[in-house]
Amino acid sequence: MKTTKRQNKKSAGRKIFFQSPKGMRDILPEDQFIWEKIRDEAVKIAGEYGYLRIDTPILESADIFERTGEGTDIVEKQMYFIKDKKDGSLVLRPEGTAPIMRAYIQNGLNKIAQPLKLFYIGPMFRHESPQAGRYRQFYQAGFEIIGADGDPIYDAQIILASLRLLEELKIKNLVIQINSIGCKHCRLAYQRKLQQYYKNHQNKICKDCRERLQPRPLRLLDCKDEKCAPIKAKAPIILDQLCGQCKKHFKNVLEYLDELSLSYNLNPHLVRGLDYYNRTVFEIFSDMPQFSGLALASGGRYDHLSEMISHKQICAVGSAVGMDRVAELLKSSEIKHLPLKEQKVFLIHIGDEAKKKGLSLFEELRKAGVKAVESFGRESLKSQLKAADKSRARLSLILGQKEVFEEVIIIRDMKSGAQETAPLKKMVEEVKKMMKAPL
RNA sequence: GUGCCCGUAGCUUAAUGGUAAAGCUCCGCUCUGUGGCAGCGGCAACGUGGGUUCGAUUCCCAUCGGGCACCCCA
Repeated sequence: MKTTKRQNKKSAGRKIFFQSPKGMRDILPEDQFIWEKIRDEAVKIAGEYGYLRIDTPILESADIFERTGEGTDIVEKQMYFIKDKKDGSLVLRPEGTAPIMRAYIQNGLNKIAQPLKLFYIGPMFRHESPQAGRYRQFYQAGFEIIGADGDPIYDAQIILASLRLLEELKIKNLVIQINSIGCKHCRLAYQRKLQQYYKNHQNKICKDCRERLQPRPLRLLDCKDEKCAPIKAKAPIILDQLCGQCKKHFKNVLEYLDELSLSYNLNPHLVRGLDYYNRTVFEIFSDMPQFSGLALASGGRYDHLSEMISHKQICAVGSAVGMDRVAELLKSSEIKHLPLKEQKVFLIHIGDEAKKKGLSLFEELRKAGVKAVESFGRESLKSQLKAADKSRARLSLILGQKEVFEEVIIIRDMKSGAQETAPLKKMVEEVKKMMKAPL
């Protein structure tokens, strides 16, 4: 009885059989303008600052990430492995930097003018628990500067590019958080010092911190447990432990930021998820409430990543902007600013002859570079005008039996309702003229 | 991966142990050559599976999906 009912229901209704995979979503037509805007702006900024576009495959050898991200959650827990015929271990790329370094080395990009500034944009994949602003497939736009002997001026340029991109997208109240995590040597010395300090306070910190103390002491600086806060506040900070060269490097980075009049917060607790970073690390936040504590962009220097891929040491610095988060922030404000009318025409027909003629008029408009939309499937003038209104077209071109016969067309301004009749031969000319008038 | 909360038309939200109501959207009509307004009508939902029950959208379990916190991070 029960099953019969269920079966009926199922066959009667238009039931959905599938949904998008967890943490992956559709970007619908209505949101595309926001994504286009972000992409366009990223391309523009990249062009202005001299970054060259590079696209790398979405799949890479697992090895690349396993070597460069050893010990991090991103590669140890969150990679999507792909079954291919040989069962080689390919993965969906979880981040963009290592593949770019791979491409740089593989294609001998060190043989063209250095340093090389590269720009990329595309999806990344991480198998983690989704949350607002955190997806399993997410999009990054990134900038990298490779091959410049670690000059700190490039750290500043990288931060500049990411910041300007966010600014150009009108994201308010941007804050740069910056820190230096030193080089292998001073970081190690600092870690020891930190471990020593925490050991003396072991009974006052949370369980997680006690467990992390040995394997990843820098993580303790990230801890959000209230219990740890007072201990954390008095913990030694890495800036005091930097070696002479790292200190100088960081000082220079800050001086360059000052020169650019970029304000920043020194955040001694800032550490990064990927272990290939050294010296400068930074994150950019907006104080907009949607994603408190989620960075819109982040990056840093990675002078030793190349050694994990080849034998060469190549200095580099880079950053990535989280496009999904930016899109989310933009969405509410952008929608308000949508224009009431767009620069396009709506083609309206009355009767079969006009409908037929409309098809070629549409072509004529397209060839002339006039954006045209239509609703050929509707027949009544009324419903077509209604559709024109909804499409937010600025002009409607009305073609009836009479007009076809007389070889003219009615051009209607959808805002004022004013109409004029123009010879078909002059249609494009007239339309262009009317579009030029201020809205 | 762990814990907590949530899942009703395309969207936002109601009600109910006896299969569901409304607003917006969409489609149509009023209005067969003139849109935006109004009136009328229509399409359309209990995430999925199982259990308890005469009967489950409602209670229970599982699962999938979403949100939050942790973890981690763009």
